Amino acid sequence: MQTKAELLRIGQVSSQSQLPVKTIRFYEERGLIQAAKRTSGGFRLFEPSVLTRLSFIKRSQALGLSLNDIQDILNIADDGERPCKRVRHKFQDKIVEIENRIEELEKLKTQLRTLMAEADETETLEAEICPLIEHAQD
Amino acid sequence: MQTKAELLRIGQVSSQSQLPVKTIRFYEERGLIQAAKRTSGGFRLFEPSVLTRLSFIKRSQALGLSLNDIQDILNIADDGERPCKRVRHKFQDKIVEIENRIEELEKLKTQLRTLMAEADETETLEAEICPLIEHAQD
DNA sequence: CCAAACTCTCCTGCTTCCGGGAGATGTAGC
DNA sequence: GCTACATCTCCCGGAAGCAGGAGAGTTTGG
Repeated sequence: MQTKAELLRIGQVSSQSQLPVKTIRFYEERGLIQAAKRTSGGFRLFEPSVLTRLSFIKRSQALGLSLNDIQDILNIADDGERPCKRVRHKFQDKIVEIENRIEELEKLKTQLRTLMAEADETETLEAEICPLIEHAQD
Repeated sequence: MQTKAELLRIGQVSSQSQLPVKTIRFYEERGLIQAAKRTSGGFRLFEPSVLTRLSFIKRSQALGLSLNDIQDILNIADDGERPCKRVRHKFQDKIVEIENRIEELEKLKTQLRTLMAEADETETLEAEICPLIEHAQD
């Protein structure tokens, strides 16, 4: 008698996707996913395909894409187009971003190390809060 | 006639420190700096030493410390102690953090590159949103 | 004494991604 | 019908670091 047994309530989606209920509602509100319909009482009913979508979102996030990035991609996919070209671009951009960030971090690390090494051989002047920091050149 | 000419108003502090007025008020509210007193009209009056403190804060931020980190350090300094030992610890922690972050980012980069390379030789299956992402192993 | 410039407090917003309730219903099993 | 549990819609907060603006008061030079 369960002609529509394939529809899932939010709790089931939550446990099957390993995402908090709050997150699922939040994604719906942001337009990342959509509930197929509601019960007469107002409960959300999702098609099982939402699970694919959610895991797609999860994986994309793990790859460093923001929800905005992901939304762009899903919108394209929803238009029936393969978003791969777009994804490729996003990836390229992300790679550049990542490389820049790594470079910055390397600089920072070097600076911190240098400061610590230098402090060992520097006289501590009275007027300063902490020479370790104040001696940083730039 | 200016027995207390050494005190600075917020605008002067702003222009001399190159920090927005808003930021200075914000720092005061957070307890990072302190106004020496107020005029009868309520204007903040700062001692010039606040400039040293602000540049210390700036430099620390540039080194990747958060305002919380900085506050900890300043609190120690305000107790009359040299915070260098603490700073050293913070630096050590930061270095580890930075290294971890770099490692993560390197992984991510590799993953993105791998995905893009693999996608070139993979058949596109119909059921997926974008094989480029879905084929990521973890 | 007046105008211009300065400063005050308080409130909202931004960005990202939700988490934690409150208070009210809905649903399912017995 | 009752009970336990699931879900609903709001609304607030938080982490970081401020920015913008309203509306009112202060200071300074001439």
